[in-house]
Amino acid sequence: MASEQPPDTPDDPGTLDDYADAVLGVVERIPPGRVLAYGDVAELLGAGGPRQVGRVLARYGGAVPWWRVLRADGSPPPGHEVRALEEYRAEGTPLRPDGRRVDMRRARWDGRS
DNA sequence: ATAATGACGTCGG
DNA sequence: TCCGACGCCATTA
Repeated sequence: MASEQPPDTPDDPGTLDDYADAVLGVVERIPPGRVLAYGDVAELLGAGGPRQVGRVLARYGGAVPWWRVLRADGSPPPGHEVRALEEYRAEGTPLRPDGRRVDMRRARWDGRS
């Protein structure tokens, strides 16, 4: 287009930032029954940190299986525990005996389908 | 430019 | 096992 928009497109729902796009791309690649920690996604991307990944999912996670990304200790995203646990049960994600957290040791996705 | 914030991570008590 | 403090990193006030 002839007229570029000014460099201030803070949030354009149609055009995500490269970083956000990359994060969502990885999340969509996570197979059912597997999970990744926020920090794992950041390392796979080789950029940013866990908090940045969390920010992206908080804002644009609605279009991807966000429940497959959770805390390093296996705790689902705050405020979405119930919904996430339901998905884990449905996908057969390895849960800990307590049934409240994911068994990261077994459920962590190695990066290959 | 400095301070506060957040879907985090790790360590210590 | 649960809770709090500190460190990280980019964004926002």
